[in-house]
Amino acid sequence: MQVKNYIERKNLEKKLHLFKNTCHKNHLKITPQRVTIYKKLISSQEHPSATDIHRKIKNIFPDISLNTINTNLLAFNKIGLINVVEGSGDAKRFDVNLDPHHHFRCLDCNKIIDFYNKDFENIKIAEELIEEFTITDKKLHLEGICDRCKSGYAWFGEDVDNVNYGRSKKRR
Amino acid sequence: MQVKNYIERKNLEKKLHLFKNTCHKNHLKITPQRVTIYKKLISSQEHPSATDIHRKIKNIFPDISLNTINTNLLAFNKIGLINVVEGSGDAKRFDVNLDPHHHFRCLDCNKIIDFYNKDFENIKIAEELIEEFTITDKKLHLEGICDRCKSGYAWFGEDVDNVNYGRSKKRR
DNA sequence: TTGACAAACAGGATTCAATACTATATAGTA
DNA sequence: TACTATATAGTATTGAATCCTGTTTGTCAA
Ligand SMILES: [Mn+2]
Ligand SMILES: [Mn+2]
Ligand SMILES: [Zn+2]
Ligand SMILES: [Zn+2]
Repeated sequence: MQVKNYIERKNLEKKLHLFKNTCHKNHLKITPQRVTIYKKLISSQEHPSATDIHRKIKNIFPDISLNTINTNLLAFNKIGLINVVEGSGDAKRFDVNLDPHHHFRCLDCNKIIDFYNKDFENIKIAEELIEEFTITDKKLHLEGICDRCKSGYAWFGEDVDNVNYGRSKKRR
Repeated sequence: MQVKNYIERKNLEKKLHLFKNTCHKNHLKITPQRVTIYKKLISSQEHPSATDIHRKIKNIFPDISLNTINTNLLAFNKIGLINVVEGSGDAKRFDVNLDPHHHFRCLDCNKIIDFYNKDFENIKIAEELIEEFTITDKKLHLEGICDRCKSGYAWFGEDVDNVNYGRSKKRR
């Protein structure tokens, strides 16, 4: 347990180091807000929207504006620190996981979950498609109901901190 | 050519028949607006947004409201006549093609193009995923640059009728 | 064919995400 | 420490989507 925590701490440090380096290279200043936004991205598995992050981060910076979140997320995306993932007409969702991977989206709670699939790399894409288009990304996309929603164990009940009080679909 | 037109006309009639049948079963009245919206969906390969359809259909019903389009698209979706596809934080995109298929999205013009891949059906999804989640949909998603954008042959120049004049990303 | 009624329509209001704009604050550095 | 380019907060604007309401229209039964 001690060892695991040590490894995770080292891992976080490594990511933060890379983050600061990349910001520096791209003339982005290291501000407390910026670092906090990135940390929130790292610590979340849920592919949060800008609003999700805004809500979370208000505990730390009560006056931070949604605009700052949006601006920074777009900046991070531009310099390759994060990706935008398909949300389904909802708000944009952001992905700090840069390893090649795929997504499962729960139709009920709208959570997006990473998974990996080695076999997929070998899948044949028709020649005509490859000739016609320049393909820069190739992903598997699953939809359905996640274990939590399946078991009737609702999205609330834990970490109230992450709850979306808005009109839009519930999200964890 | 005569024969081809005949077949296409027959095909359209068949789809419209199914459409009216399904509406009827679901207590949706057959109105000229409703039929026209569905026809526009059938005749478009581009996975249009509600606004796209609204713009097109104004030629026929100058006073039709965007609300009518949205309400009807959601109604069609509810009774299984169309699907909603992932837009990427943009407006929802609608898909009248009910056959199992996959999508390529152009990062430049935002066009979504259907393609088919038989090999994909056999792809192995990890046991643990299947146990954890109820998977209702499994799709391939490609991104990149379409032939038209690749060749520098811009999205405009043809069918001005379909052009998006809005602030959001250009679309064909 | 007509009349009654439930459903659909147009149009306006509201909500929310996203972007634009700007005055003030601050990180980086000389 | 002081200078300057960038970031931030806060406000305004745009657009998608939903809600609401009064009027119109398709459907079905008489
Ligand atoms: Mn991911
Ligand atoms: Mn499609
Ligand atoms: Zn779920
Ligand atoms: Zn294109």
